[in-house]
Amino acid sequence: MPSSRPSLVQIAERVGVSPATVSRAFNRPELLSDATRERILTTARQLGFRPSKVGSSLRSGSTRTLGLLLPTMSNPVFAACFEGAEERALKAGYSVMLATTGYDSRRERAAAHSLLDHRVEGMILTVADPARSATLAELTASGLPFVLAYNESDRHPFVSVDNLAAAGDMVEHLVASGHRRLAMISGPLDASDRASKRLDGVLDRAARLDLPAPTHVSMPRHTAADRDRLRSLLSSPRPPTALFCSNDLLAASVIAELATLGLRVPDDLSVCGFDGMAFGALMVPSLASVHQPSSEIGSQACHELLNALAGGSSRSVRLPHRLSGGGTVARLPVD
Amino acid sequence: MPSSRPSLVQIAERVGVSPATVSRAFNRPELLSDATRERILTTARQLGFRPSKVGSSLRSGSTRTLGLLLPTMSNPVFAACFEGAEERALKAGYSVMLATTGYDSRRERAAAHSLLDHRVEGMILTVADPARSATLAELTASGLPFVLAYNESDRHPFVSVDNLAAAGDMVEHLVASGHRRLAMISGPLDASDRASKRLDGVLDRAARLDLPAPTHVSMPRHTAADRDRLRSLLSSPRPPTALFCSNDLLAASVIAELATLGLRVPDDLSVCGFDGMAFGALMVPSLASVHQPSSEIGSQACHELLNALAGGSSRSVRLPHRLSGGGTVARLPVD
DNA sequence: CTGAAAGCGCTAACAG
DNA sequence: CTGTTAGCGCTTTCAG
Repeated sequence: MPSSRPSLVQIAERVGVSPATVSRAFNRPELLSDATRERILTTARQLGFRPSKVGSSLRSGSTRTLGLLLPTMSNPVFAACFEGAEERALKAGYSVMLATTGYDSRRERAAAHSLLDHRVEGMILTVADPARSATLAELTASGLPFVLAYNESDRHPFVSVDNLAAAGDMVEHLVASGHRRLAMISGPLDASDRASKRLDGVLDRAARLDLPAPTHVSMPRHTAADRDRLRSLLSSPRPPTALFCSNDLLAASVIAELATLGLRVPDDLSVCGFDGMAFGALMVPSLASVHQPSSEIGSQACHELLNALAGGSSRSVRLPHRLSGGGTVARLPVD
Repeated sequence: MPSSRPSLVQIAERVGVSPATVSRAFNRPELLSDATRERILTTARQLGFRPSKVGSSLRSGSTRTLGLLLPTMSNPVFAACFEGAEERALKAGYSVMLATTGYDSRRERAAAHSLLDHRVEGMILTVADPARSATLAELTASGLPFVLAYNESDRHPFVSVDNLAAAGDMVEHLVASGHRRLAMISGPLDASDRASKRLDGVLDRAARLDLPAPTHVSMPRHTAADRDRLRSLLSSPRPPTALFCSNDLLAASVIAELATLGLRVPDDLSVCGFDGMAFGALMVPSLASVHQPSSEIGSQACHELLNALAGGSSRSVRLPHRLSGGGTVARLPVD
């Protein structure tokens, strides 16, 4: 148990070579003779030495670390995004530093500062609304390369699905299943440009299909249904037959609340979500949802960021969505 | 958009003070006169300067960063653990660096090395089995303080629940609900000492309660049920009436597979899990489970680690578990 | 193939 | 209250 971690210089002395040579043994091993290299590596192993990234980062001016700034790991969508990004980053020899915001703009700013202080070389992040994000403004001012994940923007590079079209496609599916009276349920719209886009998609497509205008109900929280608002929605004169929730966790919560109201899904009411989280497929019945490839959103965002770091540029990408699951949407008789 | 981030020295020159003074403006602001401090902070803000942690870490010999090494963020249990640890760390002025292992020991070792290279000052980690973990051996040899999360060990500090007792309590609950023929379903046992402990807990308590010895079925994967093994279990002469799954994701998967076999939970068969993931409460019916306080496991592990870093020591802690949910377990008539 | 020298950005002593 | 000095661990020229 070496009480104080040895430094490269100590290895050099021990082996009887210069510090530069020890450095090369780790970074450009092909430059050394087999003998020296082995001698160094052996001693290093014996003493438990591994070169410090703190030293090398400072000297080389490059930390080879990327920052990931996401709302929460409690939403499997962002967890998958993290894993996708992490994998892609590791493949390129980068480390990843994750920070969560809890959907809170103060924490978001503080976390971004922390990542900046650690001198991450680029950032992947999801913000409430790119058009109004102080963090994004600062980031832009700082000149640090970044790529948005899930957000769509015409001013910044992003990787997402086409939320407008995707929501529209789900409407199409609901209509094909015989539904005409729809409601959109979301969290606070100002906390998520995705939810807004999805709502727009629902309204647009409903209009185009000559449906009665879908009601929109906004829940106080992002991923939890409010029982009273739900009940009042359903006690309206001509209540909806299908509830389109702006994300899967919210959909699950809606279904659970409906159960406490004595309403069964899909027998009494159809429900669908948006995200396509893996877990939805395990629900019984399986959750109808618009699947977005979260892991790929993470890896692709990372890929675009790496492009920028390599001197190229980051394109914005809309990855394909698809409908998934479906047990929670009833096929209604045409009447 | 400052093309190259300014350094502390440049701020010093700009303001007309020494580098040390600029450093103090950020780290010991109370040592400076209001005037100088304000002058420095203003200029720094104008130029978008924030002190580099790379520089300060190197000079001070302290990164104030903790490493988190967890199997996967796709399991909400570990996601919650991360969030608990992150929150606690931030409160103490530490950053967190997360790496996932995917339950793979090669990745585990590589990730641990990466964290070590970044000179994290301590680590919180979950391994397959503390008694056989190469990573843990290396970590011990390195002298880096660490705390296990979820694992139990008599050689290393850990934070977990009492898996043995917790599994036993669930058996008790099943018996109270009228079940006597139980089966335990887990992933590969060698990939999780928790699953083993929980199995032991089930067997022990079943024996003490004079139940027929529960069958144990091991699934090829940790969080996914294998349909054939499930079917063969249920086609045995006197099939179990309740399936105790070693984690919640597996339980959800089992329920979904049972549905495809035409079996309804809890009407035809009872199922329960272990973890108490938030999502289980949203399932309909709600998933019966042994709740372990994952977020607290994370924060408490972090707390213990911080104690060690402060020169103290880390105690091992078993946090209280409790039964949660319950719709998936039927109350059987006594016959 | 290897070494010498310089310095990345910052802070801890020590002066004053 | 502020400045001077030195150096953390490493890599990168430039020489040889």
